[in-house]
Amino acid sequence: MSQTGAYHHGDLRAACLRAARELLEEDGSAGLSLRAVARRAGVSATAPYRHFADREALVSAVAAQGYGELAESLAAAHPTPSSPDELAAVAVAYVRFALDHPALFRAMFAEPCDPSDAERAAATAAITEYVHGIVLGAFPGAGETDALATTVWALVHGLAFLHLDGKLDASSPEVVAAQVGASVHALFAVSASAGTPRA
Amino acid sequence: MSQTGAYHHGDLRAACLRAARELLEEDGSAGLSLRAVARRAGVSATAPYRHFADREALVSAVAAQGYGELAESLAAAHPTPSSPDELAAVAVAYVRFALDHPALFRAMFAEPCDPSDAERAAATAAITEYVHGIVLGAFPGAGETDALATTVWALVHGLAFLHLDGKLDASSPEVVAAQVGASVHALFAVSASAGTPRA
DNA sequence: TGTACATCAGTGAACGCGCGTTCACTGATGTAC
DNA sequence: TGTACATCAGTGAACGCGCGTTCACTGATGTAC
Repeated sequence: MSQTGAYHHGDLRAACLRAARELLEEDGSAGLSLRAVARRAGVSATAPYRHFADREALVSAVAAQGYGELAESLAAAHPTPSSPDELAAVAVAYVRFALDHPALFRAMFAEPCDPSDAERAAATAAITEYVHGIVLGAFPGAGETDALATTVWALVHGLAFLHLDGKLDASSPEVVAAQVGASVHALFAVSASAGTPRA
Repeated sequence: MSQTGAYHHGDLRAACLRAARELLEEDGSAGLSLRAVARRAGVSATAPYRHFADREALVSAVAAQGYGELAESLAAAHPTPSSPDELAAVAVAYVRFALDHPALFRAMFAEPCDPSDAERAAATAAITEYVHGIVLGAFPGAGETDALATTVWALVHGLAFLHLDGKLDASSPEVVAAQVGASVHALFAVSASAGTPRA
């Protein structure tokens, strides 16, 4: 396989995803068109159709990739948090991911999300289970852990979006981390003082 | 002023906003174009330019209107909540608003949000102050009430978006209300059991 | 009360744009013999 | 090892579309005298 100037690209699918990510970072979701992706990948406007059924399939693939990377980021912060502090570190990573990849994060959580797209549905389910698993692992003694996990997720997700939309001070990573940490600790103050989180 | 078939519309600005709202509900943010708005208002494609500088001005006006209505919805749920239960009722109203007006809610919190748009900036500030005021009023004794207010807002905002994006069960208003109530109570369990919310 | 005129809210043709998607095609790849 | 051929990943022209925005305009309104 010749690497340079080949008629056959080699891995156009991956190149399209890469191009899509770049366009997302640069122009926001608005810039994400099949034609722009093709242009950036250095390929004719119709070439991507060999790898994606239509525009939505491309977007879904990007979103699915995003979910994977988000999970990696969370795991990197702490693979198995078992205290409010460790959980807060994971929460900070979640918000940081959103702020580092704003358009991607929006694409992941925005709009239609065709439920018939298997790859995307699987990625969504994976992140849901992952988040629930983290909280479950951190507080195995709690009764209604599922509801608690949802609460934690919602809190962190809300912080991510409010920072993203400029409703909260996101001027420095430290400020953000402090706010996220304080919020998570507020939620778990009950478990620290009363021994059992309620949800 | 003749009502029917007039050359002059009477209140085209209001009619445009109404049309925009309808398009938003029907087609999502994608359908919100100046031309579509004009079409629906029964007016030439360029008439809206008498009332809005450009497309973004229209979107900002719609968003600002949305903020106002959100504030009304919250006040209707409880004007001055002073207990976790009452606060939970307001939280449920917040999430309900998002689910009842999904595209509007997204438009309110999405994307660029030109900070130079005075009307929109004011509306944003108003909702922020309103939310903070509610929490402040509900828990005047707490020390770091500002941080707590942010935590509450983030929690509720996250619940709204997760329901909106199909990550949580939003199949019935009751299920949603139960989840929101449980989450808010989880956050305030500490104040019930220890007397002082921490944030 | 009647008229002249400035103001202003609309019109409609036109511009250039980028988009998604189709189609018939062609050049490269790799496999079977 | 060499050749014929099926496969498949690309091309490029073309379609129809709706968009934002401009421009010179025209018809209605309402005010000053």
